[in-house]
Amino acid sequence: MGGFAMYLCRQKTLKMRVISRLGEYGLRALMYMAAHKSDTGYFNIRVMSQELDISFHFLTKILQGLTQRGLLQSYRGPNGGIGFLVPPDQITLATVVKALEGDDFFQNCLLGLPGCGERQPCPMHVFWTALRESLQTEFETTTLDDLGTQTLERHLRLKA
Amino acid sequence: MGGFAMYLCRQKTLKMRVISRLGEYGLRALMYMAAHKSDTGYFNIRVMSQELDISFHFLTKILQGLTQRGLLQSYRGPNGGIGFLVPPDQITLATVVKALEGDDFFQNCLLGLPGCGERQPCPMHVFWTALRESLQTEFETTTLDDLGTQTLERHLRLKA
DNA sequence: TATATTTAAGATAAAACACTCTTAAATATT
DNA sequence: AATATTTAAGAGTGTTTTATCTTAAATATA
Ligand code: FES
Ligand code: FES
Repeated sequence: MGGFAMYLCRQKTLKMRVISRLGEYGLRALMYMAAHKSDTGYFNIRVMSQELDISFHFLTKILQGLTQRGLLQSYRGPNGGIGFLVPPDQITLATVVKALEGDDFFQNCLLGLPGCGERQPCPMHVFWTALRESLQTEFETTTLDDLGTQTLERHLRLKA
Repeated sequence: MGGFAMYLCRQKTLKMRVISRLGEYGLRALMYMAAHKSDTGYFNIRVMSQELDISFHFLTKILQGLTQRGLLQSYRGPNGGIGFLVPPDQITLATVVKALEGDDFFQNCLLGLPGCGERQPCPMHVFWTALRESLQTEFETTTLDDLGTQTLERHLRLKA
């Protein structure tokens, strides 16, 4: 495991979990798939689970979910696997995250109060919604394909 | 329960949980205390738990933690309660959140990968750290006392 | 057809998180 | 001193999240 896949190994504990494991694993797997082109168009889930150090069955379930939502397609049997149904340059991070975490992902109050934006806003509302919209915009304008190249550009810019 | 306390009732489900229940309840309780001055300097936890619709024992435990960390002081017995040890205009949101969620609260990778900022950054790193720093800066420069007035100002600005 | 491979689906288990309960300690009031 | 009130502390319970296990279905190969 090297190069782009280096981004994709596991940790034990974490704080400020903006994205759940579902979202993390799903995103990492899709990033992996977008970065590693496949001859057949299909990726073996077990291999991926080993490369990414994610539980095979758990990853299977997550990808299964993305298949059911029409982002991926699967093929059973030898040399089967999972592949993009929608091409990765047309899948935004927002689409992935909403598919895995729920459509209301970008609508929550920082303090966990109900009806953010509908009822009277909490004291953090103005600040939080601005930040949240930045996050949402970035997620909506970044595709899976973008990630590798964007990162490369940023690295260059950082080192310059 | 009205006015400022209106911000402070409970919901059932939530997504994108930036702050855990611990942090949410702790922040809401401290916001309540900062907004409602007390004659004795102490607030009854049971009353607070009812006003905020938070489990009494759970809230007790959370405030207990903040007492142990030197932010609050408690007084047992009749007319006892919990009060600020550090005045609320000197307690930043960052202090509260770090006390409740851990000191590494503002240091986590968006994708949950280990060693954000130490190892080679993940594809979201540059974008995420910028956003995360905004959040951190806001939390570090906003005190509990600020919240009420800031909110008021913002409401006025919004309606103007 | 028989066998191996691979994902699908559902049940089960473990871990983390969010409470809840009980008892103890401190304080005030009587 | 006795009693009521209030927080402290720790054990216990329930729920959600995360992970695992088992069996089924689909496909390829021999
Ligand atoms: S109501 Fe809290 S962030 Fe919108
Ligand atoms: S390494 Fe992922 S956000 Fe820093």
